[in-house]
Amino acid sequence: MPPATTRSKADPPRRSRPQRVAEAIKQWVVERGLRPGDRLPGEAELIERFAMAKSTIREAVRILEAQGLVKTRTGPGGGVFIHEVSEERAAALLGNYFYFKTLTIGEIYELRRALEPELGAALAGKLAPEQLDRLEATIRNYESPARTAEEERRQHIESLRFHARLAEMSENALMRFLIRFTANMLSEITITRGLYDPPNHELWARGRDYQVRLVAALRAGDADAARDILRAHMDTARRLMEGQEDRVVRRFLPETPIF
Amino acid sequence: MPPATTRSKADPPRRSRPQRVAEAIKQWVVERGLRPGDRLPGEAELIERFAMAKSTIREAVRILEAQGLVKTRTGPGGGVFIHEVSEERAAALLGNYFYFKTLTIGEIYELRRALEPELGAALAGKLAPEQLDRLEATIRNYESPARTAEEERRQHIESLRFHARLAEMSENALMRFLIRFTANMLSEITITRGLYDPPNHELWARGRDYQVRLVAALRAGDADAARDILRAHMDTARRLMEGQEDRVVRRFLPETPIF
DNA sequence: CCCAATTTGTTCGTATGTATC
DNA sequence: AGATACATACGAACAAATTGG
Repeated sequence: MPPATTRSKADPPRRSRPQRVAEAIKQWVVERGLRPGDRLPGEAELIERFAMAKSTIREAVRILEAQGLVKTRTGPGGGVFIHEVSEERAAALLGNYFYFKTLTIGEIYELRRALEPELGAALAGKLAPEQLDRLEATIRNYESPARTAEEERRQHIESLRFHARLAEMSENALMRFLIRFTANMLSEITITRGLYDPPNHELWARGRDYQVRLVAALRAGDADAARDILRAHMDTARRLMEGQEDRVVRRFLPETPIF
Repeated sequence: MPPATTRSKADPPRRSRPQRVAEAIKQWVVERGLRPGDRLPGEAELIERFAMAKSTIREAVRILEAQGLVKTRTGPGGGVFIHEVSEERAAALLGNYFYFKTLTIGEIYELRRALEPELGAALAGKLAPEQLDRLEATIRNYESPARTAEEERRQHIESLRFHARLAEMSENALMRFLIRFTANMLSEITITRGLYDPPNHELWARGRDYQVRLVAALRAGDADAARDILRAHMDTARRLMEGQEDRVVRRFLPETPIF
């Protein structure tokens, strides 16, 4: 770890000390190639190394913790530990970016329409029977038409979960994250607004039909068919949303997402 | 703002106090519909409201600051202010998610190949002449073949900047962010690894040719042509990268990105 | 079950830095 | 320049959580 940075008057600190300490620790992690689970020096040692007060060091650790990069534990054997940023945390942080941005449902669907067909094409013929079975099991959760608004809501979300599960099977971490992010975002909207109301059974049934056919195409290893089905599915769903109010709900994503 | 949360023994605090304070402030922002620039209560008042020590409150503010949600200013009229999360901050935070994930260049290109053609199609015929001119000006930055590795590097990045600028013109905030994120990620890799070396002038020249044709298609309002050109462009670029080592560099994205 | 050691978590008082008027 | 209002930083003491004997 680098020695304590003695501040000179000629070099005014743009950032606060905790921020600079946090940066230094990050750099230190990179240099040493620290991995998740590795322990950072404890508060006491950091205080000594950086020659700063306890509160300052603690704020620095909080910064890293807020970004999901470390976790702290009390007690013997405790300390500050490198932590892999969780998908939930990453999604929540990215969600903050859009909080003031009036992201619309149409924009989310534009992304899904670009991504999911390619996901389907990439997965065709690559999935194990158990994986395909699991997808079909998900579909079965909304086989029969909903009778209440509450059930409609549940089925709506369950249907989004299908896409999240499909994405989970991708080998592309970026693709996986983004499709799950969008599905989760739409679930949030489904809950906080009444996206399931009015019901619109017919269009929703067609959505389920697309998913059934998609699994068949995936099983058959027909990439082109999978792509076409998901394109049509996304187009239909987008149209379904067309009547909905366009502005997305103002809400910070919770740390515990739906999926 | 809610009154100070008196902790009961039946309700054990999973999260630390600063974390809970940060959550409470976020919720408070949502409830009151606070906007960027709005001032939160100062430290003194927060201490009183939450009945917690100064350091605790400060750590809470640091958490929000690390997430990019607030900024603080000292002096009279200073305090804690709501802040719209910047694109740079969001990109850096999302980048952290992939730090331990061994994201490959191929995965990034898979995403670009899905997104950028749709971006092009959506922008065809929608851009003002000045915007199109600006794109052409960017291309002119790497018109002549590079003579040194340094120049090759610069041109490589400039070429990525073209895509970032194109994305900037999208009305879809999500699309805008993601394309710029991937372009920025590739720029990082270009710099930290020697992606421009060996040169491979021929393939790179073809890339520039695609961009020239793209601008023409955008000007003509030919969405299908724009989509096709970008598909071919991405395929070519992906192939160009095929020989490259697959693992992406281990590095935290700096707060100040290339673009 | 309790006790002791270890490590983070929290408090409070004081002092310093910084921007505004 | 000086007064004011605010965040920033320090340090010492104490509290809480966890582990092991």
